[in-house]
Amino acid sequence: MTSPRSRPSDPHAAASSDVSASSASAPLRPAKRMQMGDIARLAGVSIATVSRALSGHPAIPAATRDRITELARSVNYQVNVGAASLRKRDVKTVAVCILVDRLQSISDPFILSLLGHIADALDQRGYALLLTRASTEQPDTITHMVENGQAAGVIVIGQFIHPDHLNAPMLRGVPMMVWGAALPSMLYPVVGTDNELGGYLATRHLLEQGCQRIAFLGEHQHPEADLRHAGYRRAHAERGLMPAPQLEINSPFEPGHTRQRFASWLTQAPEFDGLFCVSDVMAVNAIAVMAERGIRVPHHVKVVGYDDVAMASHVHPSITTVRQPVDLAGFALVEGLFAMLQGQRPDSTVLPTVLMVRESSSDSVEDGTHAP
Amino acid sequence: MTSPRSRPSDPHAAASSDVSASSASAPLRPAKRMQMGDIARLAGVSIATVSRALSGHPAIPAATRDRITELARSVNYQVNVGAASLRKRDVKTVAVCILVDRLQSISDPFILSLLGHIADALDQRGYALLLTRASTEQPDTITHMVENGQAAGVIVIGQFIHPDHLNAPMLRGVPMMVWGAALPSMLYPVVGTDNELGGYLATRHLLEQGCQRIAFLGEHQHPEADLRHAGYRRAHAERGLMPAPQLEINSPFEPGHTRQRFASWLTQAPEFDGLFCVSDVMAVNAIAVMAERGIRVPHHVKVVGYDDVAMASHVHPSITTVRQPVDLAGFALVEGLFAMLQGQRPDSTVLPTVLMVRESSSDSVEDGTHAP
DNA sequence: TTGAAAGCGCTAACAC
DNA sequence: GTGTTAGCGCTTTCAA
Repeated sequence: MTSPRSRPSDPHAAASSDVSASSASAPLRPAKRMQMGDIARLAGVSIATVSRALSGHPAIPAATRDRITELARSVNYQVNVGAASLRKRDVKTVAVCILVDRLQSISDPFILSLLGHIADALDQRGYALLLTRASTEQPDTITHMVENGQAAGVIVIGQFIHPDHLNAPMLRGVPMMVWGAALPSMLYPVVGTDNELGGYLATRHLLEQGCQRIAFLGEHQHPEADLRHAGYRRAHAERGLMPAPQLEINSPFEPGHTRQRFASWLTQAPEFDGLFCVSDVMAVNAIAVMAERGIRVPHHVKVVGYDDVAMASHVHPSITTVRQPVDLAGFALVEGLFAMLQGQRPDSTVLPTVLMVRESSSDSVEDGTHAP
Repeated sequence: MTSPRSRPSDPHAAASSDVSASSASAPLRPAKRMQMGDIARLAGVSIATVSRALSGHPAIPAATRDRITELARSVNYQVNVGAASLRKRDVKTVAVCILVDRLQSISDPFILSLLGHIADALDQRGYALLLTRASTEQPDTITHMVENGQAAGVIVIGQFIHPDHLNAPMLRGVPMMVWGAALPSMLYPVVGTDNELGGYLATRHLLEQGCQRIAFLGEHQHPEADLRHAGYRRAHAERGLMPAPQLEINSPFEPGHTRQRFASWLTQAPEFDGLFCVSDVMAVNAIAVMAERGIRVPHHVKVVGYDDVAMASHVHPSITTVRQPVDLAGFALVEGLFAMLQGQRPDSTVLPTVLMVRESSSDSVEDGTHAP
């Protein structure tokens, strides 16, 4: 290929994405694809024998099996999975569908983390991962991936404001598992943490730290956030308290919105000395907004986040947060889906929730774990 | 977890506490899958006509086309893409392969962001996205996805320490595009930013801010990081300076390592008043480590990161960084891949690089763009 | 304009 | 053990 292109003298003018302009150098060789018949001919056996040898059929003696396997590898032959799936009527692919409510792009690192662990679990089972998105406007993607044969089942990440939207695929017989909060109206199995407990632990911790007026930053309409809010109320109620409505800041998950809402709330905010955010990303944003106004964390306000994404322990001050065990989650989602694929009806799973106490909520505590 | 039959083998079984959903409620119906023959029978036409109608073949009059389309939708029929691909010998799927050098899990938010934009561009083209990973031990994944017919081409994110590993798939005729640095030895087209320029802009900015001793935090073996380091040297050289070797901290991208290396470097560090990190995640970590030791940013040390991930502008202090236009990148990668699929030989693309000046590098500057 | 028929690349009875 | 054969669900000549 040509050597790396010369640098644009002015980087701004260099929106030079004219990729399609192809240099007519070495023609990309068509790469004639091998197929089973070729291997059969080369090995002097029938196609059926090659198929059996390559799939380790017991009837084929080890000697020929090895010979054929070796031959196949030497010519870079790979069985066409599409054709095999068609014939076997069995797709070794799972769709992972990320729900986006307002067509915003995925951005929360928590999602990537969960996705990574799902990928691990799927890999381990020999399944491929088809990544898709769905919005409230196009909720059918989930169903389609299975009905058009691209995937055997679907793992859904995130929930719509109205979780019932997800009942439809389930009713149509789509094998699916959902990450999120378990609500009574759901027909599908979910894997998640105990959000109410998480909210409770976070809030109780703040109360124990001496906070008197704890604000809540999150979106009520969102099922998980709402449960965390319930935990927030319970922790208060347990002490005979009731948080003032003015302390509740209703904000969607997107960072941009969070900053704006929180900043404008601050201008007319009642006094507060604690803040519980329904995600770490929100917490980071809130802390930054406060810092700009001279409000110091944890000195003036103690903060607790949610998720325990990597960032939470990497920023300064490090963020006290409610941990969601993303590794177990990925595993449980995949296990559950395979159970469904075998016709079972897996239960929903509630994963353990732990409060990670860090700097943002206490002036002198080392990073560590605090069990409920 | 009390399911009778389907207890997912939870590695930390004791940890799983509660179960909240139903067990034998909704009967998971087998969901007899429709196929084209069924639609044909229902519509009183042949399979061929259904196929043509559904794919908008011009020979079919609009009336019958609509009738069949409507019928298909009313019974939730979806064309089996696997079978269609097989027949058409044309897979509408692209594999996105994330390279992991040390089998670590993906974690940098930059990756997720890029992935999201690739997904957008692919969606728009009507292609599905197969997510895969490859490590130095298993670099063949890239080739396999195409050779076994699962994907038409591959987009590779990240580069190995030895980018030449990626030449093999290219030589085998695998259509592929790579995100990363363009090096002379590469046979494949890449999309990336001008890393040398980025490093230069970052360092020059620090010098302009009055920094005298600027440390470099990054991994030399990594192609992109190394180019940024070259820019770092050039900015110095331009002023007749040469950074002391002790100011170079060689650290892999993983946050854990970064903290450790940087912290131990700090204990015996020479004086420094500037720090250029090859990623924003590293910058955030470094700032936190310094904060723990009472080193304030930007007061004592001015910091510049790289990537401009969302977090960079959300933390406090917000991070001055070199922006990588992830939206253009996703687009260019996909465009380039499609060019290859059409037998063209796209050039490598260098995307514009801009320095985003924020709080971490100047005591009193508002968030904004600073042209080079 | 529509239908019949021949495969796409592979697997699995069912023979031998 | 191995080969023959009949499809998997669809698209597309080719004929009508």
